[in-house]
Amino acid sequence: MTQDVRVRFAPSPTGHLHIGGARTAIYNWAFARHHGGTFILRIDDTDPERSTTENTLAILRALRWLGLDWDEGPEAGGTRGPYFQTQRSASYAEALVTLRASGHAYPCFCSAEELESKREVARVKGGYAGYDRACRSISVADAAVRVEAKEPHVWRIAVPQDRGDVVFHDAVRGELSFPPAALDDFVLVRTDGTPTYNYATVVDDALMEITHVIRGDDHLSNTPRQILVFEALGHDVPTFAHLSMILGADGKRLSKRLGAVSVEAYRDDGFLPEALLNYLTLLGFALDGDTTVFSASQLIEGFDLERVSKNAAIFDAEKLEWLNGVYMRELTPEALVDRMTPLLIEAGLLTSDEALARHDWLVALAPLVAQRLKRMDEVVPMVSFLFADDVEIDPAARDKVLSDSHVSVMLHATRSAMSDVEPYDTTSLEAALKALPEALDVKPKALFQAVRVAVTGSTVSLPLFESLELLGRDLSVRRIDAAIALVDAS
RNA sequence: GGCGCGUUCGUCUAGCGGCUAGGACACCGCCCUCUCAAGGCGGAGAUCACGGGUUCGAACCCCGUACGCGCUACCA
Repeated sequence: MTQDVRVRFAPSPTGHLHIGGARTAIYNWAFARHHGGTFILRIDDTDPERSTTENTLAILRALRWLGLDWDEGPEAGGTRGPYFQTQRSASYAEALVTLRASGHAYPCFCSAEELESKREVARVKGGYAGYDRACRSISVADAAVRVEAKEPHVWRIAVPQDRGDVVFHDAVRGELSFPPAALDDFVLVRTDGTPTYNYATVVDDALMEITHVIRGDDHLSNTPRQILVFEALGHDVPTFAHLSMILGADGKRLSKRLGAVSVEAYRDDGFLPEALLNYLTLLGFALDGDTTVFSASQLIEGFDLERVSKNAAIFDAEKLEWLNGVYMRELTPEALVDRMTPLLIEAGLLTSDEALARHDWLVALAPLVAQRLKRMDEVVPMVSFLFADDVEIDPAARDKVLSDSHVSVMLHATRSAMSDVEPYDTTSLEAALKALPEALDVKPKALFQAVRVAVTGSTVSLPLFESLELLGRDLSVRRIDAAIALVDAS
């Protein structure tokens, strides 16, 4: 099996890549890579109303961003294409000819209204068991004549009457069994000639020689139907693995109301792909009892469908943020600079020329930022005080810290220390300023907070001495002066 | 209604007949400390949904019940 594993991820381009879909893709990918197999991307675009090229492109982009690469599919080619269902009608038609010839499919002339009312009646009596197979008793010859005469019809599968329970081993859930009573002669091809999902999927999976179907468990109940189609086609039945749902914080289906649901939204919110991949994987899989943070290669190494959990998982945005912070801190300063520079430029704090010129300065800033970052979008507010000539002092901070009667004295002392210190760097600054509280007989915290508010505008900021160095002597002194003026005026 | 799946700390999970039920996030406390973080240490938090069995012994095996979810379409 290790040799020729072929799996596929088959999204519908009716929207962007969902968190749930992304996890399904990750598991398929990890499984293929673990076994040295082939990961196929197929676009199930049979719904013409809702499928768009934009969505398809967005899905490809999101998959790539996550670091998932496919061996066959759009933009990758492959020998089992095409990889868009809308381009595979010939295959579905051909398979139908085979099924017709072997007696595994028959035309049904019942109208939708007819079926609907039959269903109602049966349901009221309790125990609706599906289509009553009325058209199955029409002779092959009669049926052929009516089809030839263009009488509207669908094609249904002829489920073998003597078929026992449909039993299969799900790689995640184990032995599963479905009584044949629940399986009616469902529709394969619609009146307009298009294939239904359960039919198209199986024809494709068969032709693409998929060995393992790893998908959401909303398809679990479809599986026995699909197995019937595989059997009718005379094809080997692949192994199935059904993944449980990812739910929102309210325990219900993921919805936009409770936060982002698309992969690209998380990218835009400042999450790193490695972190999202790691987190999503964790929602239903564990390498072992205590590994939380792991790389894609560790995932590939240790991935095993038998370790995928059966129960639904609630998406926890806080844990994702924590994990993202972990990955942020693993970034080299240069890598973080590469990621934050565009944001600084976009915020108007820097031009791209300045970013280039001040590269070393940015590299020095990066580690300070990384340590307190959970999302990239927190960068700008954290560092903006470094980029203007003057800083706006938060009123609350002013009331709390700059109202002390000794503040003026403290700031004056700080100002002169700052003017004299050589060189103007973190180490010297720290030595010089740390001597002040004792000399002035004030609490260190009182003085440093006063300086912090004066220089950064806030009671919460990056480390003080580092900030002063990054800011430079001129701007630092200028802000101390402004604060002194403010304090003396009140 | 029928059929199927699921149920271990608030959340994600480990566990695959014998464990003081382990880890992670979040939470609380202490340490570090110029604030915030990060980091270190510690704490609280799960009668393993409930009820019956099987067994010397059950979170793990079996049967029910409850709750949740899925399918039951000429949606995917």
